Parts: sequence; C-alpha cells; structure tokens
Amino acid sequence: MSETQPRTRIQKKNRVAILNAALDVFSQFGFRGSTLDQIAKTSGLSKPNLLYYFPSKAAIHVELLSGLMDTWLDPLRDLDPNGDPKAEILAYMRRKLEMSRTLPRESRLFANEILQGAPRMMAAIQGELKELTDEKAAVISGWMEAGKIARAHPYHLLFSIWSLTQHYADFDVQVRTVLGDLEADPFPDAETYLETLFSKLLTV
Amino acid sequence: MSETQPRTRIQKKNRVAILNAALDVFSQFGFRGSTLDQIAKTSGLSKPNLLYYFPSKAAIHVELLSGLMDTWLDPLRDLDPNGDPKAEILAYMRRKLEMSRTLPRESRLFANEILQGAPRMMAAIQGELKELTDEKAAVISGWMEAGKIARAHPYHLLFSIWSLTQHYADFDVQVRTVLGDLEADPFPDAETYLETLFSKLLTV
DNA sequence: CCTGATCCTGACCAATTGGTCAAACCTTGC
DNA sequence: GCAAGGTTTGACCAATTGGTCAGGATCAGG
Repeated sequence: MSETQPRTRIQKKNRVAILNAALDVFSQFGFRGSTLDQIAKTSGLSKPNLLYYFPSKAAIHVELLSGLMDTWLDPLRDLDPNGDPKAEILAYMRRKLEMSRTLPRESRLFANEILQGAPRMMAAIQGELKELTDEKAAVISGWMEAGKIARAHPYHLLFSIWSLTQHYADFDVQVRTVLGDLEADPFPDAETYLETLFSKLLTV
Repeated sequence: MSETQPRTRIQKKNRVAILNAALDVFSQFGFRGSTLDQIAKTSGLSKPNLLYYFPSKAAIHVELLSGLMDTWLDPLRDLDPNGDPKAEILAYMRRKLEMSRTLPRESRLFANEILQGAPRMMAAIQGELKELTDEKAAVISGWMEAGKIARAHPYHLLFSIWSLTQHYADFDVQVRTVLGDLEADPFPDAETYLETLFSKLLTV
C-alpha cells in the first residue's frame, strides 16, 4: 500500500519500522549508496514486504525527506520578532544544537542530500527554507538597524548557526575522536563555547 | 599496474585523469553510491582500463583519501606558535576558507567519509589529525593563559573553524540558493563575516 | 468459525555491479 | 623497422540490485 495514511495498526507499526530503518541506512550511505536489502534487514522485514508498504526505494526516501524539512525549520520558526534580540538568537542556536543531539540521523540525512546537490530537495530549499530564511533574516536586520545587536551579515549569521550546530551531528565521529573520549558527551562544552561566540558577536 | 609511482607519461596522464574523475564522483555520491562505470565515463576511459591502472574501486578511493589528509592539515600546520596569536588564528581561518573555495570536491569527499563513520579514515583521524590538533590546541591554550587572546575552549574553537569554513564547500548549493543568486560568489561576504566573528571572540 | 480483506513470502526477473581475461593494439628504444 | 613491453578493449562472469507476482498465511468482523 502506498497510502500516506496508515489504515490498520499493523500498517502503522510497520511503516514506522521501515522509515526508522531507512533513516539509519540513508543517513549513513546516502540514497544511491543504500540498498533495499540493508533496509529490510535493519527493519526486520522482508524485501518484498517493504515494497508492500512503499512502492519503491525512492518513495521511502522522499517520505523521509518531506517529513524532514518541517522538523528542520521548526527552531527557526520559533524565533520571535518581539523577543529580546540577543536572547532570541542564542535560544535559536540552542534549539538547533539540541536537534543535533537528539536527531543526529536526520541531520546526516539532510547533509547527505545537500552534498549530492539536493536532487530531491531543491524545491523545498528554494521554497520553504528560502522564504523562512528571508523572513527571519529581515527580522535580524531590523534588530541590527535598531541598534539592539551588533551589525553582521544576517544570512551568514544564520549559515554559521546551521554550520556550527549541525557539525556536532554530521562530524560526530571526528569530534569525539579528536576529543579523545568516545563515550564523553561533547555537547555541554559545545553549548558553552557557542554561547560565548555568539554573545560576543552580537554585543554592541 | 597498481604501482604508486607512474613509470611512463601515459601512466601519469591516465592516473591523473582517473583520480580526477573519481574525485568528481566519490565526492558527490560517497564510496558505496559511486560506480566504476560513472568514473570510467567521467574520465573518458573504459572500465577495464581503469582496472589496468588501479586494482579495484576501493584502491582508487583509498588513493584519494590518503592524499587528502595531508592537504587537509596543511593550513593548520602553518599555524605559527611564534606569530601574533589573533592574527595567526584569523590567518588559519582564511586559509581554510580558501581551501573550501579552491578544493570543494576534496571537502565533500572528506565530509562524505566522516558522515559514513570514517570507515577508511579512522586511522588517519586518530593519528595525524588528532596529534596535530592536540599540538595546536596546546599552542592556543598557551596564548590564552598568557592573556594574549580571550579564553575559549581550544578544541571547540578549532571545530568551529573547520565547521564554518567547510560549510561553504559542503553546503554550497544551499548557501547559493538561500542567497538567491546562483552565480554570485558567497566567499567575500563569508570571509568578512568570519573575520568579525573570530576577531570579537578572541579579543580580550 | 467463516469469510473477505489484509499481510507476507519464496521464487523469480532484467539490469547493473565490480572484476577478469585473452587478444589486439600502440610506443618506444634499438 | 622491428621486437618487447606497455596499453586498450570486447566479451564475459558471478553477485547484487530494485522490483514483480502468484499464492499462502493471518487477521478482523459478523
């Protein structure tokens, strides 16, 4: 069944299991590097059974990506034009960092897609993402012109928040290896560091 | 021939052509997502001919990666313990940003490898990269303790330089799309922004 | 407990994959 | 200009790929 709305409890359970397994696999190997057999084995279902719930490998990927963009933009949507400028931007950074901690696979899925030139996400980037970014960049520009925070390129400011926070999900292996302790949690120190970085940048 | 040293001019030319094509393909699709046929077509050689110069697909990938780590660490090696602290760190950031501009495929190849858990690069990360990072983090720590620059977590400072500069290569499509003009060069503004960011962070 | 719908599987398929090989084709140095 | 080695290729192979299908197993409702 290729229906978007699961009809039975079995459908609900298995679709979740498939998407979860597919997220594991796609986020690590990208679309072309992933196979239905890997997803089947990871989900515990048979390959023909995957294709009973989704019409194709591409359909599974699209389903993951289409759900992703919404989640991805949530922290930015919450940036409040009426809040305290510096506090709002720092809170946004913290929400993005929290997403990297709790949803690292989603971050990697996104990174993989962009690395490949965003073949299946171009529309969402040109649409939702660009529109929201334009809107919030304008808000930030307003704050700067009003002298509430220091001047800086608003788009590159947003890029830097994306880059710095997602780095801790996408380059997790590198971060942990360089820090030496594979088990230790790098996020507390990262948060402190990033708070200082942006606090100094934005202080007039 | 799988020899590392090309013996004839034809060998030299074709090995370069193959590695160049492989860099194109691997940097976009990762190891598993790339095929010998793609590399063959991109390089203009036949598939059996590829395998005359390299023993396997994996050997081409390894050759690219082993050359990469050295290039990758060059800018950090040049960080001079005897130079002016703030100027040295800013210059390091500029060198890294310049590498993202001139070697975006290498940056993406690296990103792809790390995203997949660094299966073929773990040794280099635990070795060369960690050692050099430890060494330079100690230098930076020394500068901070001497009051030459403001205190900040030295490792996360380096992570932030890596993350911010590589972002402009790895997420190029997104950056250009959000900025609106696909043709425009985002790097000048990026450099100005990053100079401000790190200048403010490091000023005591 | 029966029947219709849902769910699942083994067997299968054509295309693509990484890789081999013998034979033919070039270069190069004498 | 001719051998000897270097280069290239078409034909081929076994394994893997995404996907199909007929039929059997299981479930839900009456």
